[in-house]
Amino acid sequence: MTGIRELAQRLNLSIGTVSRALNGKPDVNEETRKRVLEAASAMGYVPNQAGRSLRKGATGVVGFMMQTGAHITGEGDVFFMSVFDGVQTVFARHQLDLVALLCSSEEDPDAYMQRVVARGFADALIISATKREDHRIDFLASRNIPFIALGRSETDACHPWLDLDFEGMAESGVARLVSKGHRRIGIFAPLDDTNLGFVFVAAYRKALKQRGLPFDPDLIFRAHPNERGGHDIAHAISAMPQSKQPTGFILTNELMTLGFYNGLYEVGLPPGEKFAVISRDSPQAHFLVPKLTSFRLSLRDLGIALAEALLATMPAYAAHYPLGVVRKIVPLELVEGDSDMPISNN
Amino acid sequence: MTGIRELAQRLNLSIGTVSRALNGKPDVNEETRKRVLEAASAMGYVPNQAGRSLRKGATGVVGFMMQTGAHITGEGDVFFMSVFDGVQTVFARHQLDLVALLCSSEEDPDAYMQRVVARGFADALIISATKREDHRIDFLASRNIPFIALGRSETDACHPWLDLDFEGMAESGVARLVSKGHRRIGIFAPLDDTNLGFVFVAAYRKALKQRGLPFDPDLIFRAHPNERGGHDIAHAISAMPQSKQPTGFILTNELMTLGFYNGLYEVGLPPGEKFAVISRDSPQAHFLVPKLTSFRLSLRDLGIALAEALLATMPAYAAHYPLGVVRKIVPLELVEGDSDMPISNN
DNA sequence: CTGGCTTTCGTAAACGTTTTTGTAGATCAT
DNA sequence: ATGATCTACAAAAACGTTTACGAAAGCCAG
Repeated sequence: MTGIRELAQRLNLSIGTVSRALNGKPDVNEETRKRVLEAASAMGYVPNQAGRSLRKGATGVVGFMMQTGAHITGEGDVFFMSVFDGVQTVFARHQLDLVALLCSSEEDPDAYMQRVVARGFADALIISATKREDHRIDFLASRNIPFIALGRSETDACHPWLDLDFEGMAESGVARLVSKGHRRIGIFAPLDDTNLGFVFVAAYRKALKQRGLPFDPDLIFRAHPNERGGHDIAHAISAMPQSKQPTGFILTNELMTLGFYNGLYEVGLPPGEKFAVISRDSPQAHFLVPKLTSFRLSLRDLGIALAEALLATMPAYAAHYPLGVVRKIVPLELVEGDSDMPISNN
Repeated sequence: MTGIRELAQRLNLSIGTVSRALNGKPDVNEETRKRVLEAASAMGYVPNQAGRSLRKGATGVVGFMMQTGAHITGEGDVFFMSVFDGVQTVFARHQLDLVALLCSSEEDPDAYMQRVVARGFADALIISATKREDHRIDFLASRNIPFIALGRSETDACHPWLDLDFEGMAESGVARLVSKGHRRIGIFAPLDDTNLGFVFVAAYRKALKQRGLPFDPDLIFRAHPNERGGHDIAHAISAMPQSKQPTGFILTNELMTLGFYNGLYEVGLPPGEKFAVISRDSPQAHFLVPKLTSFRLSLRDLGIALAEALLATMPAYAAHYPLGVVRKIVPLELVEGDSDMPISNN
């Protein structure tokens, strides 16, 4: 292992000067800085993370906590991987690294989060799938740990967050299906108290009311946000008496959409033919037949916005991102497909 | 932030003694050890990671490198999350943590790996989706970094690995389909030079030959190992002239299976009715209708074996796991389902 | 009572950086 | 020419922990 000491010795410089040269500090001759940089890359020197973060009191890594095991939340899928890619492009500008902190199913997530921040694994955190009342937010806010949430929460601690426009999706989804003659429209809601469920259902009810349509609680289908959940909803629909069944459905989760399509085929309600579907677009859903009528969103851009909003709250980087505490709803664009035929075709 | 210094001061002990008490060293009175432990948890003390790993020269974390962005590899899905859960249960016994190192699509994966090990992010690495010739293996082996591969490789550097029994899956899959009268059997192969592709295809050819069946290269369908890949294969099959089409198919990837089912429904070849499918079981595939004839495998157990084999090569832990350099093929059990009907039903 | 052994703890060095402070020498203005 | 300012570097302290070493007790055998 080659440390800064060997490097300095080889250059006949003090380690202090070498360090300053490497870190772009002003008081070092440009000539010697070049020498240092060259020698460093020649010797394959990379500063030791432990020494660096011990001295600086910061690690230069941002953590995203995800749970291993059951995979109920749908985290770890293509959605987050795409968002992360956007986050990384921003982080790369500041030599920040993103890592996923893997919480075992055998450890309590809250305890894990405490342990992670206490040990100083990461300088900041990204959390997602926010609950209506989210302990993580209280904890992080009270400890003054920089973080950003992907998803709103009721327990709003004046922290930064970004969230998808679930109101917009409910409103324009209902509007579109109603304009095509549908009057019984089903939606998905999560089983737990994830906040998006409340937001989505509330907006759905409001959209119905505005159009004078009745609200039927049986048209809210609760399931896990994954393939299986979508699949099960399709079967649940076909098990209802014909007159009670919805004729169209709005959902927002990409994995779920795949299972839903699958299930609709199985129960003899092929999407776009006998049943109308609107969901969110994604690389996964993009190849579906018939083409999905969908809400489009650049996950990469979402990741970029997420990263910039996070950095805006970190003292060391805030100067570059004078955004204040960002709390923003990200709009989605409705893209026409073939999965939401008019009711008359039914 | 409460450090070991505050803790020692409050207990009227030296920091050395406190440290030894915390780390379970022998030369400390059991009475005082109890006092220390109590005070530590009362004050919420958690040792600082940077200081600890600087001194010990080890971080106590094991990294799994995954790529963000395109998500071509299918990493980050339920497969790995379940495996990781098994890994974690073993790691927990030794205060080891598993993190996912997220390599941006904008950074070269090999360079990223070098950077990660040089900076000392992790003491050991888990790699997967091994290529036939894998630079990562050469690099890690030459640098003497402990690691384990999930997947074999041609460039075998006498390193530990675990792999699924692709030969067994090909052999018993072919055997079963042939016994049901199928003579044109298709299989999946990855687009890149992932090693499992070579292994799987070779075993498939051998299984055909043993039964006197001809090998038709058109029955090998190349695609990415995800939903879209499976979906596209189904469409590719239906686009073939009827006489050239396979009547049964063997695949091993869970996401792919979902897309394949979906695609078969779309092209009018419903699985288990007009087309025979055999694949790997998984929580995702488990709800499929008709029930998938599948190879069963406990991913958690796989993770446990993976972790133990890795620790066996790490000097600090090898004593607990006297396994030598583990290189093992993990068998899978064939579970009967309804997706592989006899050919006569076709 | 003495020497050695055990138990228990304190002392201090070490890990690899970054950063503060100090200081030669050079430059500049007067 | 003299003091002041600036440039470029060296020296050393600091980050929080672990661990090698040493030493003060207590115990025991002789």
